[in-house]
Amino acid sequence: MFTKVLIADDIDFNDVGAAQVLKELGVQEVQYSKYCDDALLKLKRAALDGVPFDLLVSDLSFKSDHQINQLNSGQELTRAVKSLFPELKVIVFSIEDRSHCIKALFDDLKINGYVLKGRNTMYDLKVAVQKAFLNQPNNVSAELWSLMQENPTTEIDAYDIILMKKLSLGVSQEQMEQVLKLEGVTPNSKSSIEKHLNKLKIYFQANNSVHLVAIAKDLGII
Amino acid sequence: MFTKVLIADDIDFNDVGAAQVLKELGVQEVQYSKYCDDALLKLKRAALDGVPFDLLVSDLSFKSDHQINQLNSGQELTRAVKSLFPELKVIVFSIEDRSHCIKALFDDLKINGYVLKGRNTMYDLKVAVQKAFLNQPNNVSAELWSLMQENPTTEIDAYDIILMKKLSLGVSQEQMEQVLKLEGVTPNSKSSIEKHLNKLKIYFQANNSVHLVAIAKDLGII
DNA sequence: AGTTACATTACGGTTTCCCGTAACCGAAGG
DNA sequence: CCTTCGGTTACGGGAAACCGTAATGTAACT
Repeated sequence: MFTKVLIADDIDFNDVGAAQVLKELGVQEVQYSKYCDDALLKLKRAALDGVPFDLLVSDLSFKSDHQINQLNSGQELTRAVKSLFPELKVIVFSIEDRSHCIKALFDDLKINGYVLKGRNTMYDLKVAVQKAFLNQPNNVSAELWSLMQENPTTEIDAYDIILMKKLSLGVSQEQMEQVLKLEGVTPNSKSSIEKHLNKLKIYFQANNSVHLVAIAKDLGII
Repeated sequence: MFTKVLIADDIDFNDVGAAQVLKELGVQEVQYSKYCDDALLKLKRAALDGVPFDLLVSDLSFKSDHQINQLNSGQELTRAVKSLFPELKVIVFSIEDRSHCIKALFDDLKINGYVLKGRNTMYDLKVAVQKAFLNQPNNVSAELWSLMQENPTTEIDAYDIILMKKLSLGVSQEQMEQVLKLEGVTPNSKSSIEKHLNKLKIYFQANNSVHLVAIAKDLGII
């Protein structure tokens, strides 16, 4: 089993539960970080001292407070960690249940497991740690796996998200053309913008732009 | 100190932390519910059996799963609980940090304390339970209290919220007149609707309706 | 009754959005 | 070389939103 594990989560309550699970699994040493930067620092320090961690369990969202942090999300932390210590296993641990977000974690960041915070976290985390240790794939709970198989938002690309994001920030379709040109985003003609938004309205069954943005916000896309 | 406490939270991890805090405070008996309906049932049963709970610690958001529940949020649970057992103390326990949401809990639902899930949950919960037991007011952490003092939404009334809600559901301003008349909401002329929306746009510094709805959604007003 | 103050309606003009149609352009393939 | 196809761009007409101004209604006070 892993011998030295770091838990990164800004909600202190979770430490207690995670610690209990890891202890049951026979992990020798468990440390905690409430901030991403602090987590990275601890990992670096341990590596320098010749006593590296062999597993990171990290949340995704970290609330910002008075402390100023370079890294502000589990994604950023994982990216940094994986580039510095490619051999370090990472399990992500969050309430995020949107399949495309989780898929991106596996595909882009090469994480070694995902645990959905919910009613079976204790059990799921236990299984995930064991699977990660044994290098077993498909390291998500069954219910989540089925969710990831459906691909509801595959047809929505980065461009669409930019459009909706700008709309939600008050950019009119008139201004959109100028804004996109300024930022070098293409396509940027009024016509294309209208076409893409129209596609999105059909896709999400929105009556108009206001409705579309409201839906996108509800889905957490923007 | 309280003798019998129920914790309602769909994330099992939190139970461990909460249990530890309550134990430190000398609470005799702690029970858990992962569903709102189950929580209400436990409270009713205990009251019937003559051994009622004297504190409920509840989360706000409960994820839905295969189980079909009547109550699906901490708000609904609290409302039901307070009407059945007005004397039962309730502490809400959530990551929700929008001031008007928390304010509404105190004002409308008469909760006895609010704990923000974050980096000091263990301490905050401890203090909140003690304060609730001693009937002390202002039962929120200092940082949250300052947030609640700003009153950004006092001039926004129920009518405004209806308007924005309908907008976000895809009702056009054209249709709005008919819809409001159907529902007996007044004023309901195109002109008044425009005027009110205009006031809201100025108030929230929104460029247009899309922007307005996005802002309202961010603030949790709709 | 008359006046004032305020909110709701009514109406018209301008801008923006919406939704067609059509032209353009580059890539893939016969 | 030409055709097809997917996507971008261009333009125009009708609908909706936006933003004035003016009329009407209503409640309070003199």
